Amino acid sequence: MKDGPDIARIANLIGDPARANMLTALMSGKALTATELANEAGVTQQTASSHLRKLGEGQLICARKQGRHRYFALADERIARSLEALMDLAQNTGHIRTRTGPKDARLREARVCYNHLAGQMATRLYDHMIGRDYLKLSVGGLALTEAGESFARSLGIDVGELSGKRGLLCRECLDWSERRSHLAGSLGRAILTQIIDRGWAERDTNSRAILFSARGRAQFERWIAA
Amino acid sequence: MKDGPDIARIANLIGDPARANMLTALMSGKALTATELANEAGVTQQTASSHLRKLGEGQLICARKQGRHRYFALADERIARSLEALMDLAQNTGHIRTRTGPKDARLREARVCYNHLAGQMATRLYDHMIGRDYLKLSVGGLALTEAGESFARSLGIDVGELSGKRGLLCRECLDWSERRSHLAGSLGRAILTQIIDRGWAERDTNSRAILFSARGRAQFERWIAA
DNA sequence: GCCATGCTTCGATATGGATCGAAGTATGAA
DNA sequence: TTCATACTTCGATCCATATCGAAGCATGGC
Repeated sequence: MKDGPDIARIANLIGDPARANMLTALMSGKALTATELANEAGVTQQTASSHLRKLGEGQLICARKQGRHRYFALADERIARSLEALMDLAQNTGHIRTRTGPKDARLREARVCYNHLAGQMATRLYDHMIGRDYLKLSVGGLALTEAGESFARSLGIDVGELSGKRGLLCRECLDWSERRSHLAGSLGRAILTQIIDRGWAERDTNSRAILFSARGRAQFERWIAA
Repeated sequence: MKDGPDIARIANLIGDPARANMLTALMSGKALTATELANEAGVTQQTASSHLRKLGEGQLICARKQGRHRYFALADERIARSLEALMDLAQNTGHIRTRTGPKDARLREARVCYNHLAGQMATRLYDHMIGRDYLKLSVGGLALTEAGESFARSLGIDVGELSGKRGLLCRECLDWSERRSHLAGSLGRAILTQIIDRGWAERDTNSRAILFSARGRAQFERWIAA
């Protein structure tokens, strides 16, 4: 009586704590080596290797060999979005988080979601872009308006160039901490790149947090307000 | 190094085949008894009972006792949307479906997603509503415009009444078969109700398929074209 | 009261799979 | 060549849990 795709297979893949930790670590967007992932998951290399094989067979991650390392990354942006959606579910059906450390607060404000910005600042940016009609919902997805294009240009992003590349330009992604949408797609990625390149913020080395400097935050606000 | 919510716990819940089948069955939106769910999952009542307890503890389903039956339903519309998202993932990372029987085709065309319409006809309706500016993406969600309100009224839906109720009026939901959005929320529910009540279509007794009559399909088209 | 039905709890089983130690295969460095 | 590092494969262990039989509670019909 199974209607539709085999949901159990994929959920089971994500359902193991070690694998879930690996996937969560890969949400940072960085490609990680097998050993790094083993550490993230808190298991030995042997078991990590086994898990990675399964994740690969399940098409959730893809591997690239480089020298004597094997780098792993999420297979697809879609995977990242599904994981964020799952986090939303877990967040709100799970036990109340006992301690929300300072690290959590930072994650809530700004973090990496695969390759784009997530968290409070990301949803504010998204709302702003919707409010000013920079983004419009069109048939089958999100579209960037002319005004939005020049908004992006004001950050030094050439939208024309982006559109040429593979993958959608704009896409929604559910934000687990805000339970709202934020911007994904190649534009989302380009924005995060700019934010880092311009030195407004930097990525925390051992979490998904994006750390804005006071100055960077001000510049972000000015960009938005313009 | 676990950033964010405990994703493994929830994925593990969904990851068991028996439980996944139960959840899939509940996607029909109907509340089902423990015995019915046991049959859907292909397990005995005892094991079903155990699974149902776990799903309940995990806040994925909720139970209502009625006489000597216990009816189970998905706890939340959010659960349904997450399940559809998972189906999308499973659909496209999974092995290619070997046989896509006639039943699959029917599901692809029109089916129930918890309480609203999904499938080809649903995404067409959604695209249409976006294209005519009946729906607009606003801050933090989907909004119905004035024109959209009268569009709904033309099907006999009183939007004012709906808005009073709990839960969002309009919401997007990812369609696994179409990989596009369709309309969820109380308006989505009301539309499906009208489609059934007007006799345009009826629900298949033992699947999630929505079976349109030739006449019903024509009326649906006429409504959209109007 | 009695029995049937729907469902849960308990106990026993067994099986899948996560885990790691040890050994094996690549790749790079010296 | 020799050694070290990165990773995989193999084999054994061990634990969680899915499963069902049997018994235990409710509820409703008679």
